[in-house]
Amino acid sequence: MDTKTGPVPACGPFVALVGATATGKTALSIEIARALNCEIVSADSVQVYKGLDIGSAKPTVAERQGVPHHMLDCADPRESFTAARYQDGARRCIAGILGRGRLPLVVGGTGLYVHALTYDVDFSRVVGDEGRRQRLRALAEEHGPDILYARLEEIAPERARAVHPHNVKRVIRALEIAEAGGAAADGYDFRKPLPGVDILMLGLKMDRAALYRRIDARVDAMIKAGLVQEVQGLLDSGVDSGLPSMQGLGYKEIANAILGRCTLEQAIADIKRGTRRYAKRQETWFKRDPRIEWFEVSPDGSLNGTLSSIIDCVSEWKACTMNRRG
RNA sequence: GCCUCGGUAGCUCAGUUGGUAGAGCAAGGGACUGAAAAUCCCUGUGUCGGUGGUUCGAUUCCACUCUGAGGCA
Repeated sequence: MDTKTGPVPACGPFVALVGATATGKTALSIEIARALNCEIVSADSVQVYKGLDIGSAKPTVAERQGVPHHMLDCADPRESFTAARYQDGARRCIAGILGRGRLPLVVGGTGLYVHALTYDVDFSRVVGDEGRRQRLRALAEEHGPDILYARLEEIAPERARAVHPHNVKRVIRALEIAEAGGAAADGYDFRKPLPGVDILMLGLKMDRAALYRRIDARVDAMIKAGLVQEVQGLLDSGVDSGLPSMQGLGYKEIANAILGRCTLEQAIADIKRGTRRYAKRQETWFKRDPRIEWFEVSPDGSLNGTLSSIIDCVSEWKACTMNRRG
C-alpha cells in the first residue's frame, strides 16, 4: 500500500514536540495547536492502532477539543504497522496540512517515527519480506543467533560491527539489506538532514523521580478507566496476544493476567516498571539529537509556564522561517 | 528482667577459618534502517548497626551498646 505511487517526498516546515512518556506532550500539544492554528500528527507506534485507546493514552475526541489529529487509529490491531508505513502516511498528512495553510505539529515519543519524519531516511530501498524473516528467525531459534550473525559478518562486515550478535531483529534486518545488494547498503546515513525542510524540534523533560511518580499514577488511572476490559475486548475480538499491536506496554502485561500467566497485581507492577524503563530509553534516544530545544516541565506537571515559553519559541521560529522563505 | 536468632547495596539475602565484600531483583548508562511501547548491550551504587578492645590489619574474634523478631518469666 505504501509503494504504489512511490515514496512520498518530505516537505515542511513543521514543528515536532517530543519527550518521554507521561511528560505531558498530549495536553501541551493541544494547547499549542489551539494557540497557533496547528493540526496534530501523532508519532506514536501504539496509538496508530484502532481500539488501543486507554493503554496507549490516546487523546479522546473530547480532549482533542476540535483540533484535527492525524495518524491515530489508522491500523487494525490484527495487522502489523511499520515505520515505513508511518513515514509514508505522516508525510501525506503533513503535506495536506500545509496545503490547508496550517502548521503541522508532530507529537509523539516513538523515536524511530520522529526520526523517519525529521531525517532523510529511505526505508523503501529494501522492502521487508515477512516470509524470509520467519525463515531466518527459525534458523536462529534452532541453531542460536550466532549463525545469522556469522552470515552477516561474511557479506557485510562493516554493518556487522554496528549490530550486536544477539540482537536477532537487527541482524535479520541488516541481512535483508545486505542480501539485497550493494546499492541498498551503500551510502547509508541514518542521520542525513532533509534538504529544504525547516523543522523546529521541541523536547519536554521532567525530573526523573517526578516522572516515575507520574507514570505509576497514570498506570493506576488506566486500570481504573477500564484497561483490563479494553484488553479483554481486543482478545475477544480475535486479536492474538502475540501480535505486534499487543506488545505495547499495558497490553502484553494485562493479556498475561487475563490468560492466567500472572496475577493482575503482578501485571500492574510489570506495566509500571516497563513504562519507567521505556521512559528512560526514550530519554536516551532524544538526548543525543542536537536539534531539540528542551523545556523543563515542573514536577507537578503543570504546563502554564512551559506553554507560554514554547509558544514564544514557535512564534519566533515561524517569523524567522517565513522571512527566509519570503 | 533472662534466653535465642537477626542487623551487610534501594529490597531480599549470601560471604569472608581475620587481608575493607557479591548474587537476584530494583536502579543507572548506552545502542538503534520496514516489529521501535519492540529488540539488544554495559554497569555494583556499601561508614558490612554504633563505640571500644585484641591484632601489623576487624565487616569477620571479644566486650559493651543501640535496634528488630521470637521464646521464657
